[in-house]
Amino acid sequence: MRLSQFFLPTLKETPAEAQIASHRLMLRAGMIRQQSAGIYAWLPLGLRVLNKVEAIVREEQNRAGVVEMLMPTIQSADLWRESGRYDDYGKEMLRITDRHERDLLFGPTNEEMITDIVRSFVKSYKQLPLNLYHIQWKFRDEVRPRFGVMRGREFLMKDAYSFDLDEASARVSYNKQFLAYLRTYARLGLKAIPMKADTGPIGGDLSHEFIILAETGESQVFCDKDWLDLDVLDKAPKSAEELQSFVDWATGFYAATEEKHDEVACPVPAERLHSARGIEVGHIFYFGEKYSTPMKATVTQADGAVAPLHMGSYGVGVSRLLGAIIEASHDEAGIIWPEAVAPYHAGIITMKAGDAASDAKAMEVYDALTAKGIDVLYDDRDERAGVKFADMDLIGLPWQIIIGPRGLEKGVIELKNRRTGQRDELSVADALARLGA
RNA sequence: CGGAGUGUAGCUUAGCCUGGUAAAGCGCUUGCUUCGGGAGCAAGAGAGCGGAGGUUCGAAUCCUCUCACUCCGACCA
Repeated sequence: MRLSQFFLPTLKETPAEAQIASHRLMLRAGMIRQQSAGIYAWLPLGLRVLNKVEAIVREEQNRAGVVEMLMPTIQSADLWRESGRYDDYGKEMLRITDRHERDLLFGPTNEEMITDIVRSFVKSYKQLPLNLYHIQWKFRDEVRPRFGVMRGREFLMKDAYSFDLDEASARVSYNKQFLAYLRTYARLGLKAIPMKADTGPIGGDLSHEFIILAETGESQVFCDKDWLDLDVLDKAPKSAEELQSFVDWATGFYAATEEKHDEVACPVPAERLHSARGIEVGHIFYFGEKYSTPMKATVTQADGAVAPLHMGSYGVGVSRLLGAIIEASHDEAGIIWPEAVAPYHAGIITMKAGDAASDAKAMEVYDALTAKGIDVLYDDRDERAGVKFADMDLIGLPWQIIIGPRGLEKGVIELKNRRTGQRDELSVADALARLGA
């Protein structure tokens, strides 16, 4: 993409409403624009990242054997009356009335709807287990939206639901998601730590929050330092037994949120205890028959008896993840995208506008990269070098290719790594090779 | 939902206390000079001060109502 033909409204000054780094940087980098409290338009650069994050979440769900579908944003209040949550949910639920005076709502989550769908088609234990997910916009009318996409009212969420015959089987579904979550965050370049979460009235050990560490996190968390060095991407359990031992292993390290942390009872010695701020980016939960019983989602078992389904739900805040990634990866100059989600792999800057040799070389590099399928953003604007550098640092592409008359005289161009700041003078061929072209 | 606060040009803000008919920087337009880390000079365009009502000879400034947004607290992917 040539920047002159793109739409990248970067801001030099920080809009007054932005308090935290990710919000400030997303606004300044021209990724989002607030349209109402907690509601954002996704501008082209932001959408590219959102799509990349979404794609990784989707790939890992698919890898775990979860099947994608898509449910509507608008739901009928009747389903929620069945589960009893229509009255319980409170003002967080955006309630809508249509022209026929029917009560509708903008879905804050989809347990009721998915339960309705499954109960109408699944009648036999032979159809289980069933694992479904969708990635859809949700709306929760938060009293106080803030921090940009980190706590918006409208947000994109991946929510998966598992249906099993019994708790033992549900545990396998749960474990699959547990692994998928760790894989997903690792691929996003995040260190996410599963922490035991409140299981509510169901009890048991099947609920975890996934928390990433970032200075501006909303809550204090504690974990075993050993967690910080783990690599989960090399783990590939094949059987249910291997999967269970993986989960046992992964949950064996100490990790607790502030509310659950007890300095005295903590099994990890102080020198190995890591304390940091955390942001919740996912939550998985087994809730058994909570919805299947009131909504009569039952199957016939092998012995002919009829029993309610055992369910679990698994959420990832996709849009929130963008904020979380930036919180975990930025500096004074701007965003530093992990390569897996960067809106473009590299950016090209020409130092001297109107210099024919530079422009020609830039196009040569641009074409070579594009031909190899590498996304590249070429800043071909008639701007001064400083402006281009500042914008390129701000939007945080992993690599910057700097082309100017001085270098060309020596037959080199510069390759700058956004994260390390390291700059190397290389021949075009070497630079392209470094970028994988 | 309780408490606090802010709405003035595209953005960041000054002006409001002590009413006299809107100011600056950035951005934008044009020209010239520049061009290796957010250029310089010059000339321009652009707001009637969130909205409605009121007080007054006169309101961005005072009063009332209303809307929006932000911050602190309780709550959440």
